[in-house]
Amino acid sequence: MELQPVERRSLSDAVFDQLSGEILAGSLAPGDALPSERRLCELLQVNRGAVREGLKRLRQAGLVQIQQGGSTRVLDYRDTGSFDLLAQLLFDAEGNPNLVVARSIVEMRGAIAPDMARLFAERATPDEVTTLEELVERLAASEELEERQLIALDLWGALAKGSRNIAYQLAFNTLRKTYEGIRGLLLHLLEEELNDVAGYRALARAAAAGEGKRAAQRAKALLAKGGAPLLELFARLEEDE
Amino acid sequence: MELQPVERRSLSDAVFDQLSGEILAGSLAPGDALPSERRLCELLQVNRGAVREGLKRLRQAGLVQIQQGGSTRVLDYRDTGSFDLLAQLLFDAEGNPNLVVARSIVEMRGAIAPDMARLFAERATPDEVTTLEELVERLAASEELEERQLIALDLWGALAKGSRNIAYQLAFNTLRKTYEGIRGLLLHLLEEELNDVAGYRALARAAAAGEGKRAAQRAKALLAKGGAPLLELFARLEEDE
DNA sequence: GCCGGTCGGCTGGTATTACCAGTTGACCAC
DNA sequence: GTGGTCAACTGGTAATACCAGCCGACCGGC
Repeated sequence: MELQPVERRSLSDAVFDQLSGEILAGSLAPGDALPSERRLCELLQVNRGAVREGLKRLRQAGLVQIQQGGSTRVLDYRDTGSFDLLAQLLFDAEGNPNLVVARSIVEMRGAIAPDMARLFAERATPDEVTTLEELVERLAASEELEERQLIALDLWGALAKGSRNIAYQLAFNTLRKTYEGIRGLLLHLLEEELNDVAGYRALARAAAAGEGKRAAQRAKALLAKGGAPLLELFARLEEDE
Repeated sequence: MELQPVERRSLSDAVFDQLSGEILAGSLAPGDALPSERRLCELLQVNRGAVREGLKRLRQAGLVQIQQGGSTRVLDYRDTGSFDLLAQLLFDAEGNPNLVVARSIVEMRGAIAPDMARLFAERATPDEVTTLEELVERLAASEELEERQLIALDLWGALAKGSRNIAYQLAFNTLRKTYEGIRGLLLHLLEEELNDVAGYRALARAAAAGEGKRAAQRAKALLAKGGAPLLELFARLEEDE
């Protein structure tokens, strides 16, 4: 028996989800005016406080512009949207993953991760290096593919932390959250990458030796193992359209 | 005479700013419990609605964990913080720019921008290429350094858009917002980069020709002009500490 | 001692109502 | 065409009440 915590969502969460969904799907186009707060209360059947909490979050996400006295207008998320929208953009209304978004994420990790490894090699403390090596050993010892996937995720998180680059760390937080959403789908596509224990070991060795350039190369080679088949798949799927 | 729109901040904005400031500055450590909403009303002298709107935003930013019945606890923003916190992290309570954060941003743009240029070269529409070329010409024609800085920012934005990579676009939105905060400080440090019209032209040429690899190289070379003195400065300032 | 209850006092979540403050457009006098 | 006035919107703030969930104190029974 495997029980899970019951899900609980507040009303303002539901308001936010619904409105952001409409905006990201394009049903509410940039420039459009949202219904007034009082009107939204009626439409969504909730009190005004819940609506306002949701709207404030929409604004923070860069999806709307609120103006006292005037109306609340939809912005173009491509121009003003926050990075955290990635997770929501990844799936459309029907729950199907959006390939362009998935490809974007893969490309971004390909650009960032090598530099992260480089900085880790140059800046990480001995403790952090030890943590990295332990994670690699846990990866090597693991028998299950899914477990290796989770360990690999922790491993990249450790690299981000040791890179002393707060932008990478924060970006990693968001990418991780987004990744959780499609983890299962990517599991077998990334199999080759997750099985490349030698590659991870080489990365850790270079990092431990403080050889930034080599660590970056190792990271790049490792990501290519998983990235290449992914990008190939994306290209093939796009041709079909 | 140069008039500016009067600033107006809602109460919930003030609540958010104050609390996020305390958390990011470390006055409220991870694991600490925030005062209850009703207590915050007293402390901040505002109504509960304003407090709740602010708290919901804190949660969205990954700074706190809210639990009905229990108390609201502070999270470690390094583990759960959203990318958009960069702008707030850039300045400490006294308004001094944080060098580690600034360096992080410079490093990140160094990792991403070349790949952005590569993808732009491979994917941008003729219209987007034309826009890029126009921006380069405007850059070349501009006499003022500050104006060139703004044009360059638009130029990188155009690259992000044409890269067809939504992750880069969203990250760029946040980086741009953050950059606005220290634009003035960086103006003269980036002088060499902003004066390198030939470099921008070469980048645009490679992009127009669809030569991704070369576009990436050009972007890298261009960024090195501005990035090198910056990273050097950071290193020197860090030694002083 | 330990388990299981009950209960009171706290927490956040929701609802309702009222009023303040700013925007907009129609209208009108100049 | 300019400026003023006004009514009808909009979002912003406030106060109050109650619901729902967590937690510790307490107490009874095993």
